[in-house]
Amino acid sequence: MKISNAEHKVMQVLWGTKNPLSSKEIIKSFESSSDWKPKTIQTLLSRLVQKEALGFNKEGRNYFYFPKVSEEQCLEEASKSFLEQFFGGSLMPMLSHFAGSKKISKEEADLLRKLLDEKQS
Amino acid sequence: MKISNAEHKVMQVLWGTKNPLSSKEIIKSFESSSDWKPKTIQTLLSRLVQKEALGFNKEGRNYFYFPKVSEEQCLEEASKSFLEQFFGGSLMPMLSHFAGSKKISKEEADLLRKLLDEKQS
DNA sequence: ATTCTTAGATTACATATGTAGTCTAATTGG
DNA sequence: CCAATTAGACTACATATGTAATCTAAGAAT
Repeated sequence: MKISNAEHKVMQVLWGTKNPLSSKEIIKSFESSSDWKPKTIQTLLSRLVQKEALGFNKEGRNYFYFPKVSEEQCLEEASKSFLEQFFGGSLMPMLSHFAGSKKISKEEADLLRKLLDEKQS
Repeated sequence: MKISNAEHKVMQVLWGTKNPLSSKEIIKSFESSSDWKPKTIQTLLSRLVQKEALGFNKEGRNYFYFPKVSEEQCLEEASKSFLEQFFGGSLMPMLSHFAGSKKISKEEADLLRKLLDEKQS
């Protein structure tokens, strides 16, 4: 199922550190970076479990969560729908659009070409 | 404001043909490509007007719609939030990710490099 | 002029999402 | 052992979104 924006931020914690993590640890990791109340984060955790994006192990009355989908899988899906919406579903037009964009500096263009060269050989 | 998925499809009609277009014409343009009922499309049109993504001219009791935001602006916003969600907000990591992806064939990599070469000079 | 048709306005309703509060049972501190 | 805390379950509620039906007034057909 589709993961929402807020849910995605929770997933990133699980993808980004060691896991499994207790909800307490997850909540703590948001203390500085957001003003979500603990209950909000718990709701997001439950929804992610429902969506089977997270699993958990019980220990007493505490749950330790771990990802059941990888960041890569998630990116896969999100980019698919982004590409479909804006670029007819194909990658190349999107890459052309952004590679040609003014936002890419010469240095970055260099880097990208290098990357493509490696692919070539 | 944010344009939803369904709404975006309507915008594409307005961006893609001449405009302004009457709702009848817009509805007709979806006949083959979707199974939306006419009322559904009219709802989407109204919402897009509320969101100021579309404007219209009245002629009698008929409205003729035209875009008030460009596809480019829209893409701009959508890619911004996509990038923020998955690539820390910057373009290069995203381009590197996809340029390095297996989904890019050698020919496509060539094309891209050419594009970047042009930029270089 | 009267009726039929229909465009747009208004209303509807289910699911998703952001954001949390309340309830209940287990755990922990004393 | 009893009281205070609290984790997770359940409930809440506003806004967004997909998907349309109904209502109302204006234009079309006769």
